Amino acid sequence: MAELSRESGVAIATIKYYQREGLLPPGERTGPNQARYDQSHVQRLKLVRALLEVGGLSVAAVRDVVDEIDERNSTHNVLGVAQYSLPLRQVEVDDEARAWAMKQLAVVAEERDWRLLPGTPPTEALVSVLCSFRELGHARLLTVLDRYADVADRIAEADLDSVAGLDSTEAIVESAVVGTVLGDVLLAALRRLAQGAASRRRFADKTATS
Amino acid sequence: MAELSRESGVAIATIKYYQREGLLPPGERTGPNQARYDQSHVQRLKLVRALLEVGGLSVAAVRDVVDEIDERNSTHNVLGVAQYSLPLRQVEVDDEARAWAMKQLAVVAEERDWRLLPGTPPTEALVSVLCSFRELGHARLLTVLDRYADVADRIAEADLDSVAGLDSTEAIVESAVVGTVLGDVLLAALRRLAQGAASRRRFADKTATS
DNA sequence: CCATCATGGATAGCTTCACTATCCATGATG
DNA sequence: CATCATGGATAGTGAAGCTATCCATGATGG
Repeated sequence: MAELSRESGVAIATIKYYQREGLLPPGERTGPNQARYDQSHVQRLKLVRALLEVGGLSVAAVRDVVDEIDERNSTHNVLGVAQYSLPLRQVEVDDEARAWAMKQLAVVAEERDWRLLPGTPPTEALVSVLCSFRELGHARLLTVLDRYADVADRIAEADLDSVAGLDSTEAIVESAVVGTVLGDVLLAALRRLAQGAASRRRFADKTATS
Repeated sequence: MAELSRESGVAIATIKYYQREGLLPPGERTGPNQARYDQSHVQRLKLVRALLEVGGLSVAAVRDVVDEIDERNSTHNVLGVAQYSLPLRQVEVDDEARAWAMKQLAVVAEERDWRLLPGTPPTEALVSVLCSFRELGHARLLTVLDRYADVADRIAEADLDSVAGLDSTEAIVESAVVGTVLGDVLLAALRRLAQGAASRRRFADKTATS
């Protein structure tokens, strides 16, 4: 275990905590007070740290994700993990606002064959965001919805391409999870850079210090 | 203040807390122990709640953002707020990995005229994500980088279009902030839906329950 | 063979964050 | 004039994510 700690840079007490929380499977027991950890434990620990630190997931969310990875053994619906076990921000809204938001979403979802299921994290997150736009008096931001939906389709294609061709189901699922969680962060950061560049282009702002 | 609380659904104690933390300006004083709050306070409070609950920002990040909104009075570089005062996840990496990541990024940044400044949040977040991909043995996910960069450009154009034409600088800046923060959430949720649809298309999976 | 030391397991403590509750002096209000 | 809400300060709460301590056991070295 000391080695596992050294290899991963995670404190021993923290590793024990992760085991208690079910983020990390127990080592292979070699005696009542001895256990061996192999490369798969190192890999899992790295995954956990990446999801926590880079992906910003909570410990509970990481537990859900790794549980899903472990018990998922059919190839079908690999991205379902990402769909339903990954948390997205949501907030409660009143019925009128909700109905309005669902109507906006139904339009973009229908022409793309998306399944807009009420109660699922992505749908609820979308409702939250749209209602916030409206509530804040920035309904103008809704104009981006259709274009965002277009790029979302392109992103999803890229995501599937990136995991297509992997052999083991486990590898596909893990890759899909990493790609989904860290992909959100990746995209947000790229968007910032692109915004900066676009802003500069558009305003031809010589004085920009950023 | 009771009215402000009722109107916004935020507890009085919480409003006081936000004032202490500088998220909300004090009311216009009408006496030593009386203050008046107007519509701008209601609006600001809604903004704060949206950034906290839907956007997932910390109280400290929201303070930075509203400070930026308030003291920003030139039109130039409005999206700079989003660029530099918004937090993105980052993690420390060793020099070798960092150099490798920067090289990958330099390629995509250069052909798009993006400014890849070391030390800035977007750049550091990108380095973190790329290093995680590599560290986790999912370097294959790097193939998405170029396509993600393309869509980031398109998103940025949509973002600028959505705030173009607003008259007051304050409105532009606030809209840009809201659009950036909630836009991240919006995009992540749309991506999930698109992934589900793409996954279904590609695997023609009749048994999918999701 | 015996002293030492790391290990696994359990439990309690720590720090930060985002609130929440209490107290108090003041002054508005019926 | 009695009451009650307000603004301000301070302390307390609960969750989250570690971190530290303790203990019995058994591996390890001289």
